[in-house]
Amino acid sequence: MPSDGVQNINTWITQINTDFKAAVSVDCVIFGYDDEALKILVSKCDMPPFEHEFSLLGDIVHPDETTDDAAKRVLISKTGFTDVYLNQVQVFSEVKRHPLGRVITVAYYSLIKIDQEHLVHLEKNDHLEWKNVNELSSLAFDHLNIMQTCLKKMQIQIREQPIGFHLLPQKFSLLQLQKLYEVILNLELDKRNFRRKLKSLGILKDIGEIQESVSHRPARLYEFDNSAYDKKKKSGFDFGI
Amino acid sequence: MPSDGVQNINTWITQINTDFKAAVSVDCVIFGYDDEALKILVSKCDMPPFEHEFSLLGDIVHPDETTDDAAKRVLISKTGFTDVYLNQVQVFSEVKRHPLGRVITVAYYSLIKIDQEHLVHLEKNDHLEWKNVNELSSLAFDHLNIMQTCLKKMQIQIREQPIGFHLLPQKFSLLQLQKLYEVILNLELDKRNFRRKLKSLGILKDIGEIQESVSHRPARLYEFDNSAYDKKKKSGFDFGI
DNA sequence: CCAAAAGTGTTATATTTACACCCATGC
DNA sequence: GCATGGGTGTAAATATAACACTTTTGG
Repeated sequence: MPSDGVQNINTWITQINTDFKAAVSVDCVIFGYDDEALKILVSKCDMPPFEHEFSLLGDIVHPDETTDDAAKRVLISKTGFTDVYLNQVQVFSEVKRHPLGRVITVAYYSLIKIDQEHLVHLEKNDHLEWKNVNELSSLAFDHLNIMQTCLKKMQIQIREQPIGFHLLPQKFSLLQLQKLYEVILNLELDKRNFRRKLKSLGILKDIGEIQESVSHRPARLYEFDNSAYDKKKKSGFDFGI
Repeated sequence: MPSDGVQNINTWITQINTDFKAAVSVDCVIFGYDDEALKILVSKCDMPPFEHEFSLLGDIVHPDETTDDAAKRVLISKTGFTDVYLNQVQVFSEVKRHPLGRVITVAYYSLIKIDQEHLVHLEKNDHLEWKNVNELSSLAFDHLNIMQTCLKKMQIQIREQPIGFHLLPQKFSLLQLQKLYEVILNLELDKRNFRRKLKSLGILKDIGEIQESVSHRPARLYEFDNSAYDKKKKSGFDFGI
């Protein structure tokens, strides 16, 4: 049925070019961790009616980039960091979610190492602020909902995949890693079982260094062993925290 | 900085209304199962340059609906079925993925029971066809890529959540269920261990019926016990196939 | 010598795996 | 009576969970 086909194409062309277009944005839930709490990076919102709220970091997707590109761009431009773990979570498309018109947004979460370099960069930008995840009760738009959805997804994924390392310094102790899981998953782990488990996974590299100038027995330092993980991933891998 | 804020808002208004709009579509990977193979429902494509290919079922997202709404609409209008399991997978947004312009698509997968009612409905529509997943080597647009991504996600989720039931008739035997997993995951399962596992999960209801007119000992029939599952879900649930 | 965190093994329990034969039905 | 799938239990191996004390460092 060629006429049917042409009909269909014309409808598509019309819809694609005018009627049914929407703005598409990305919003990033940027997680950081500081040995005490899980935090997210938020920005003072300057858009009515949310002038007194904070919002997630996001932007419109440009005509020449994918949504992944856009999310990376937001991260790099706002945090100055290029080595970030990014994960697409889901689309939020409630018709009236944005006061200025139809904006369909793609939510991402990102894990970054909060270190000195970051802090210098971030402190220059007084619109940005780290907030404890637990103390966040309100955000602009539907961003609280987005944040909660991303948090849940991250909590699930951190049990299945070795992504927690992205929140820690390059070198870390086993107790640091354990504390990270306890804070993020809100549970208590047995020290000996945790260590046995991690060592048996074979994705940690003992770098032969120890902590310096701590007022207790210094801990061994480890790094995440990416190549060992890549090998294991091929034959199936279960983190199982 | 109010001027900064106003600047920002004007930029947004411009971008949302003109410059940076895109068409947003949904594409559904509709899985069905017929005791032999995992299949997906595809449609003859009538859009150049893909006139001789099949494509996934999809449509533009309308101004008054969410992407979930749009996916449901596509499913109901194309398959006639309202009781379908739908799962958002991810966004595909390569700039040149669609020949008619920028179309950002949200991929869903769906699990449906292929039964008599469906078949009658579907046979009326000669644009639609069930294809074995294994025998699909080409689809229009980037739909093969979308299909493969959705298939992988479904294979992961069917191990973690009791969603396989959506592909089977309401009443099914344990061996039917086992075969389903074997076909979808491409592995062999031990009959006794599989049965022990499923029974221990406590999400099957023995409905006290047996198969009729089969030329061997008739099997007991079970249903998925939704209320039992809901209870278990609250206290954490691992399907663990 | 004290405070603080590092590091280390064993036992009990639960889970997973491997494996083979008899049963009920239709033809 | 035979072909077809239905249905069942046990033992070994593995994984998980619970639990307490000694060690090393800085001050």
